Amino acid sequence: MADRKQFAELATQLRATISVMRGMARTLPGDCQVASVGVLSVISRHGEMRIGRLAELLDIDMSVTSRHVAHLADRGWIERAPDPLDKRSRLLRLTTRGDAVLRTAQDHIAGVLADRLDGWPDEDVERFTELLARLRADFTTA
Amino acid sequence: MADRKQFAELATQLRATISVMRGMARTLPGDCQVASVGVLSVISRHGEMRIGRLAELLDIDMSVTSRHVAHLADRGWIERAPDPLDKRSRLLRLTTRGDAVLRTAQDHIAGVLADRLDGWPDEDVERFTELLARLRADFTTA
DNA sequence: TATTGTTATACTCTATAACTATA
DNA sequence: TATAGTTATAGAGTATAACAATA
Repeated sequence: MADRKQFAELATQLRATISVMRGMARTLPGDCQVASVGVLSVISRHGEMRIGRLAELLDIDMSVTSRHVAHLADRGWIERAPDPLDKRSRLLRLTTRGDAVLRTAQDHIAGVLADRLDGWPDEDVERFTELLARLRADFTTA
Repeated sequence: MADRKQFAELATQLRATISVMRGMARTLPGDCQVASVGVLSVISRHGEMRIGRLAELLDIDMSVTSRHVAHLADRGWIERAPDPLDKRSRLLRLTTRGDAVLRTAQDHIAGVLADRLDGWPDEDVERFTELLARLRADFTTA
């Protein structure tokens, strides 16, 4: 088991990672915000869903999710179909344009990463991705 | 070299990591905010410095740094000594209380990590920390 | 009554621009 | 003139609480 000092160092590096992400976010094209990419990405991955489920997957409050969704719907990037099982809810899905916006944003970010992580062996990128996923999993399940 | 798809997956996991950090931030004790921990941590690591240098190390604008510093000084967590070489600047350093606040926050975060990453082998924690540091380095130098 | 979602309000963190004091 | 720092203002992202509609 790692000791306190190692975890403190890990925490420092995790904090610094937020700066890196913020810097990358600033380079996003058009009026597409990071939060929008997150929403579009989740819907694209998991398919049609309601706001409540989306909020759960994003791990943010439903009130916030509701605002994000309204923002995206205003731009025509997602559509809200009636939920046949519950008139209080609507089912969210990406429009063709929304899908295009998501792809553009993802390509852009992947491009920035590919550029900066130029010297990284394939194996390190995979391992890094896996460790981040494990971190998330260990925080989500508990 | 990793392909686009791998980098897109890495981006997704990095985005999710921010959620994890936000969750951890919510559990911080007292009125100590994450941004405060960042400031205290940098001064503690690098020693006495001016606002400009602090902003550079934190990678945030000096105006924002100035506000954070004022916040910390109000609480008596840092002190601002005159800079003998330049009357426009002051040298920032942690007070005894500031150091205590930092240690408490760091212990808290390290504790949360230790708790959630219970099953992680020592080696994985080290490797993870190193990969995060490398990510930051590769984004900072370019 | 309980649940789904929306809206009003407020807080944290950040950036840009205008300003003051000193170099 | 240029630089260090502060302050005013604005925007993105979030949470809490009060609310409307439906279950």
